[in-house]
Amino acid sequence: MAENAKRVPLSEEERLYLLEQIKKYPIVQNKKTDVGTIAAKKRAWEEIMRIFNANGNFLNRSIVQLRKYWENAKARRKKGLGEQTRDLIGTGSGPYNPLQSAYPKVEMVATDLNYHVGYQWDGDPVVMEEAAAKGKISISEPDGSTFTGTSRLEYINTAEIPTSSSASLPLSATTPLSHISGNYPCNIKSPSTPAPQSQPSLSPPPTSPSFPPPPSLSPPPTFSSSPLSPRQTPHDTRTGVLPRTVCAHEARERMRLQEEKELHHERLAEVKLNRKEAEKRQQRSDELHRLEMERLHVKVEFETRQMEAEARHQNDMHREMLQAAKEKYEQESRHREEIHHAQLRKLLEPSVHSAIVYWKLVAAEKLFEFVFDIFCSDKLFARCDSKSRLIRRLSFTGELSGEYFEAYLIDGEVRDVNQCLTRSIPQADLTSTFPPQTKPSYVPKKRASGKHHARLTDATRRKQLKEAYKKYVKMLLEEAVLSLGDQGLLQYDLPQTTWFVRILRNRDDLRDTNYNITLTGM
DNA sequence: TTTCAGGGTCTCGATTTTGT
DNA sequence: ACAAAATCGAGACCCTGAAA
Repeated sequence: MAENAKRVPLSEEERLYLLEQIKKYPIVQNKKTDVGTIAAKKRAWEEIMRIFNANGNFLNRSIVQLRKYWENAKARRKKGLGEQTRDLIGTGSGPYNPLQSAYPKVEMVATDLNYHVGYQWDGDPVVMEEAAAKGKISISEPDGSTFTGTSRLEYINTAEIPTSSSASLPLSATTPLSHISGNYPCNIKSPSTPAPQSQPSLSPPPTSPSFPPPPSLSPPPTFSSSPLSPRQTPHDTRTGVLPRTVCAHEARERMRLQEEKELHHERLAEVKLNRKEAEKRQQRSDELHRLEMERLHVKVEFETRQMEAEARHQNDMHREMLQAAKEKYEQESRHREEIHHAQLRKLLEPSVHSAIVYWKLVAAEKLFEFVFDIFCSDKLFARCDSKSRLIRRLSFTGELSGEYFEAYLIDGEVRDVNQCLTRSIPQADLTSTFPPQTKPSYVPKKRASGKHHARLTDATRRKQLKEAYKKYVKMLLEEAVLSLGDQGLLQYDLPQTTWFVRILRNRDDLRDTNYNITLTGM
């Protein structure tokens, strides 16, 4: 309870005016506590406060004050109704006097929020398969005909496809005989009259070896069965012309055979020659193949050596790159470390005022008379000490430029740095040390109605102690800030205080701007 | 005595954690 | 992934001390 809070009761006019405004916003009567309702009620109360304070005849009131008045009014109304009920139930009392309430009736009906959530049906889903099927059907031609297999086949079958094949045609009778072999008597066979291949078989067998019958289809002119030519005379036949002709024919036949024999020998010799040449060509080809294989082998060996050399070169390059990267990384690491050390030195340099973070800690150390061990990456690099009563161990959660710290409580006295580094921080005995001044516990009292408050559990008591200690610490911080004054806050780059009717308005800002307190051990 | 305001418990909804 | 349990936050309601 704030002792310095000025209690100015609401006048009757203020009460009526406030109740009128509350009546205009039935949402404040809604008992629902969901997010939307809470926000709506908050907005309604803000509007009520704005309207109330806009009246120049009234003293400005906060939302908390207005809401508290409303709660108290409701409690009084409820209490009065209870007394009225007891009067009605009780016997021996006087006439019933209805309770004259100073409060207007308000609508207790909660706003019907059964509004329809916008739902718009966007129709049946489109069946793509059907659409695709229709698309297939639409491919049919407008006249109804389709490209069915039957139509296509009909078209193919009815087409006049010319063919060049002559297989169905009968064999031509004009095929000439390529060769006819055989020994015929010199007076019978005529080389100038070729005969079909089938003709010899059709001819009758010869009656005499020396005089075979001539072919029936093409009889030689000399043995024609026809009557004698007009130039032949029976005299010639009788005087031995025929034997001479036969002999001459035999002589010519022998010459022909001789010529054929010579030709055969020539061809045989030519074949032998060709064979030798082929053998030579084969030898040359084999030689060329061997040379080609040797060339390829040399080429493969060369390329293999080249690839190995290339691989060795690449390995060397890779090794050099790795070495260079390693050296660069080490150099950059050294550079970063130097920058870090320089930054730390700069932070620790008292003359540098740009290091707001560090100086805020210095200011906090002076403000709160605590010891601040400032850690970065688990390394202690700064300590703000002023013979303190407590140690507050701060560690950056982000970069040095960050302004967020976590504070861990260490009990009692200053401990050495090594102990802090091990993070084996003993837990604070909060129950015995804090809060030393505040009223920690809640003592149940016997109520007039005979009921008792629920007995506090251990968890509830721990929660009470925790909250009490947090308040105690915040009170210390606030007292320190207030004792410093605005000039001191300005000197240490801390936010200025703003006041309104003896109330420090930005006390929360002052607490939260620089320090986020985390308590351990509870 | 009345009224304001601090502080307690309880309830409810939302969110997070935990177990299956 | 889901459900149950735990936790958190805000408000409602109530009690009580202190000041006017």
